[in-house]
Amino acid sequence: MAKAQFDRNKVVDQSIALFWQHGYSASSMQQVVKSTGLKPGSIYLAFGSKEGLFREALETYAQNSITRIRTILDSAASVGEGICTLLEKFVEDSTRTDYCSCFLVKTQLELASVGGELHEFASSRLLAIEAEFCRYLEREYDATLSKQRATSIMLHIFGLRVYGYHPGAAQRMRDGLRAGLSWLPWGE
Amino acid sequence: MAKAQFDRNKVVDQSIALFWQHGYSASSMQQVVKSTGLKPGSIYLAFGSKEGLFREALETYAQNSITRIRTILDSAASVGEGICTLLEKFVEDSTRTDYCSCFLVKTQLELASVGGELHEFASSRLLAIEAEFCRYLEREYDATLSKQRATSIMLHIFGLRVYGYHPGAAQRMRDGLRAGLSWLPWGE
DNA sequence: AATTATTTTGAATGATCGTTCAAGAATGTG
DNA sequence: CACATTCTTGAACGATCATTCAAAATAATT
Repeated sequence: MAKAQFDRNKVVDQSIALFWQHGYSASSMQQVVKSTGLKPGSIYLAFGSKEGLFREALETYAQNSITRIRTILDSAASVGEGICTLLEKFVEDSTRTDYCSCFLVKTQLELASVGGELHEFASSRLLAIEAEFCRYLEREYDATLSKQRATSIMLHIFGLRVYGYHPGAAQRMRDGLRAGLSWLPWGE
Repeated sequence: MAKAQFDRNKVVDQSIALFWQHGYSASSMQQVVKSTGLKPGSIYLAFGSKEGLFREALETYAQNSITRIRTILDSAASVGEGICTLLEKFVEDSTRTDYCSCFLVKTQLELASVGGELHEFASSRLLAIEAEFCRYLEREYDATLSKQRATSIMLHIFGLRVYGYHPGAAQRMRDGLRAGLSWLPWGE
């Protein structure tokens, strides 16, 4: 009974890069074949279909995202400072030359019209992220205010994910964040 | 010299609907043929290519968007009230069953990786919308504050365009807007 | 009515799409 | 080492993709 000879994690990571950059429709299985070096048969045996591979890529990305958020918020001196750090990281993301927004956000927009699992999954993970913020905020604020501010943060994050494509957007985004999230401890 | 027998505006409007909903890659020229009733040859004579038709659809959509914004802001009692009305309309957009975000935002995200005219056009129109807000705000605030608040508004609009896909998002978005744009005159 | 300029038609093109499958290679088990 | 099981290979499939074009139809001009 032969075991798979390729590294599944590597294949998923390469698929994340491909799908994240080009989206679902504009990524072809032949590009996957080329970028992973696997033959079609191996991919289909391991992941079932293009949708199956995309789902696994998206799930992995979502898990990484939540981990990233928790790591930053857990190591911050306060929830507010952690959120500032996180938002600044999102701003920095957009200054990379290969910036391509957020895989979950892009999937949410691209696949809304067809509905289905992938769109619902993206939606559910984004809501989970908001719930995560809310959970952290409740350490310092009451339930109502935490919920409201968590939503406000999500609106800003989504905003950054779109606004980040403008050239020279970083400084404007920082100003916009300070204007809209003035309750955060933005250091001087 | 025969004149075109179809209504160009109608064809463009139908193309806006198609491309807006499914995006560039997931829309096929065969769908355009079916939804417009035109034959391939006529479409290619009139618009040159899929990209040409998409560009004209996107340009028309962008023009309509700016007109919509100006109409609402011009007929408001104050700039602030006009912006509130506009944001509420964006919230209401998201409650439609066939909601599909903003055509410019979707194009910006989908076509960023390929670059090119279409992505740059989407980008330029979104920046033009921000400049428009800035122009209106300068009636009531100084240049610096106007710029900052225009960016903050854009971040919130982009946020709405993504957040709107969540079921039951309308009320949460309203709360989030009041939290992030507290300087606006949100009636009681 | 004849001529000219333009548009419409719709089948056809080659390319690429996601996917399959029979055959061969590789590995674990007895 | 033989057997059973699983994985890999890569050519091939039918479907669909954006696009083309020669021929027919239409409308403006003479």
